[in-house]
Amino acid sequence: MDEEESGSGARQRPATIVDVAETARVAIGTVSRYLNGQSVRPANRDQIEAAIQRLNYRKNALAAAMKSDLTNTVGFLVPRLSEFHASVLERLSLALRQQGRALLSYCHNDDAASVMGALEFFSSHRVDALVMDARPEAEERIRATARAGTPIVFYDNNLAGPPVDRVLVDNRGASHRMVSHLLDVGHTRVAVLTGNVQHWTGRERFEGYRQAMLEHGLTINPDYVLDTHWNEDEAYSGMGRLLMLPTPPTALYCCNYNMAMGALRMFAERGVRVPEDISIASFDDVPLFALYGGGITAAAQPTAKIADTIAGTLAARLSGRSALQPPLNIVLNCDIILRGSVKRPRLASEPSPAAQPPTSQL
Amino acid sequence: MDEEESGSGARQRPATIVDVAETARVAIGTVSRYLNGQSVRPANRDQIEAAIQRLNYRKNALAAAMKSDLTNTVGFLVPRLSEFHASVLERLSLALRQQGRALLSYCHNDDAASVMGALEFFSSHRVDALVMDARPEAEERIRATARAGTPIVFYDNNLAGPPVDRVLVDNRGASHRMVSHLLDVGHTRVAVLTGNVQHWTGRERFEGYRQAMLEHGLTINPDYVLDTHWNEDEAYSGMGRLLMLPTPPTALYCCNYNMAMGALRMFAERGVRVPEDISIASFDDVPLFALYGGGITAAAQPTAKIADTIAGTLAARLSGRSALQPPLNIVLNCDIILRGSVKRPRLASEPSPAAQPPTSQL
DNA sequence: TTGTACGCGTTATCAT
DNA sequence: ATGATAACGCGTACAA
Repeated sequence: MDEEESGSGARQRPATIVDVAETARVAIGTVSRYLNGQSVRPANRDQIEAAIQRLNYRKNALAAAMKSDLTNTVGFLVPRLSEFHASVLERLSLALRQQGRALLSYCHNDDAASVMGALEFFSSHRVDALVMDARPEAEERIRATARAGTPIVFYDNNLAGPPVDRVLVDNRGASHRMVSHLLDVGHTRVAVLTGNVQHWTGRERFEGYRQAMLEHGLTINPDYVLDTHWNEDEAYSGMGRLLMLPTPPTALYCCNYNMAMGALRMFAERGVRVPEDISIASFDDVPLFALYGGGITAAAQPTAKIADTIAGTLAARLSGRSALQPPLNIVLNCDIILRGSVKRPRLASEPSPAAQPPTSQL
Repeated sequence: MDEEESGSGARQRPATIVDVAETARVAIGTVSRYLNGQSVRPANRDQIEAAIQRLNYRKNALAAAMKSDLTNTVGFLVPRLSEFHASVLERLSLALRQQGRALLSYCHNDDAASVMGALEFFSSHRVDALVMDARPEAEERIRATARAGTPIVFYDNNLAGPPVDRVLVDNRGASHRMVSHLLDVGHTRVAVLTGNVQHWTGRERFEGYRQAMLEHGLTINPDYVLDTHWNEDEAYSGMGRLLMLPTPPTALYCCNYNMAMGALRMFAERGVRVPEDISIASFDDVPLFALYGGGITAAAQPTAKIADTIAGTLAARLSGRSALQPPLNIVLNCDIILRGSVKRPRLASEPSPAAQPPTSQL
């Protein structure tokens, strides 16, 4: 008789807790208590369960959030869903789900207006906490948000000052180890494709390069330092210029995956062989690097660990356990994965190895 | 004097529309009208703007949603954030944002319980619409949701029956074209790594293979058909078995990117050269394929177009314009991108080209 | 343990 | 155009 009708396209009102209470012939309060896991008389419990089933009832998370001042929702803001960020997002989303929380994600595309828009959006939706790459243009807003008591976690990129938690990787150290490896093998002409120096991450990775060079008694050749802004196309053309240099580099260090892609594209175009003609190493590890040629030496960010650490931090802050603790500054290590793309440079006196076919094309 | 105090860690209550009304010395209704873009006396407008600024007020999206029965939120459910899904998500999120809507995303990892959990979550959060890969185990729930008037869009995977919109790609056609290409070049021993036949997508891609084979007068050799479940590791070991066959295939068609990766890994391990020893083509296009060796021939799904089409469909449904229209069934084409991984098979009489070094290692 | 009634921050409906 | 007020669905004191 009272079957839900028609599906005529009109939006139907979902059942409410009142409907459940009426159907089960109990009071609203009783249903609420049942829903929140408190004790209820067994007979009533059965009635309520039956009613929920019958009415296809789902608690209205919005109304609940409004009452409890808790949305169980976390904002996630990144420039884009690169493999790195997507991987962190997927894992973080899983970890938070186990805490009963969900993620609201947003990409800002390195656009300042989008960053501010995202922050507006998040506060409008009353997220309980915020996970984001640090953005200088939003510093004031971030401070205000933190002051208002919303836990914030910076990840990937950093920004000194705001009293927020940080889950970062040792960009400088990993860079340093990577470039040191190139130098230890015998390279002296090591070029670097850097990210935007506006980014802490970009500065740190470059600094690792710089320190390694200096420690090996080398000077920084400005011709070998290209700020190609994390960008594949800029890296591609930048690499083209590097190859035209009278004394081209014998090794290349790319501060991220995209720029490595650009460089590899240029290598392919010019017939430059890795590692015979040039050695290459890159930040970030992606499937491509395991398979390309003899593999590309890379610094792998521990995405799972990053996500889990962020989730743990949020759990602590939101549970109130660590509400008043000073900001955390967690720095995770990257693994340097040695593959076949780095080789001792050949001396000017040595013949080109072009005549010897590689044992495998891969 | 009434400065917001301390930031002691305690959660602060955000300002409400009531606070704004009081500060601006106008009625709540006036503020609401202003916020929703209706006309307000200029003097009042200025007062309200000042108050909003002063109190750092943001509209509570939850309360608004509760009243208007519109959350301006769309659920997005996929198995995982692979490059394909991440790319669609990023673009879709952008397009929806321009409609004033946001995306709530969820990964189900091919786990039936997670799928149901996601659907619960979405209805609890009262999403206005749903975008998902079709999942058979959720059919009843999907029908119920659709019946209740929530627009649903299936994408990537399909499932016949439920009256929902569909934005899919021509999996069968793309497969057919791809395999036909392999056959046209002269291959007859073409192996296929298929996805799970539980998935429509898997069945369609296999069907394209089957049709192409039959049309070329070939029979399907069961030894050459491996269901490696979209999975890299299974593809890796499956490829190992294929290579051990007395008469191994001369060409391989992979129904997705992950399986191609697995196969390439096995090739690298066994020193199998592409395309000298075996030709390979794959569904999905990823950066790797452009760079690997002479490039890998691939079927590229139009992710941007998929996302934009979904966004358009949602806009129409949610605006009520097409509320009563019959379900849409949009099928987009894939581009077949020819690269260097496919080559005429050498005849038994021809010598192995092992002695001729490739012109470039790439 | 259960029932009642109020309030969360909006929007929308009324008079004015 | 504005002001007052009734909902929306839920949680929760408080009384029973």
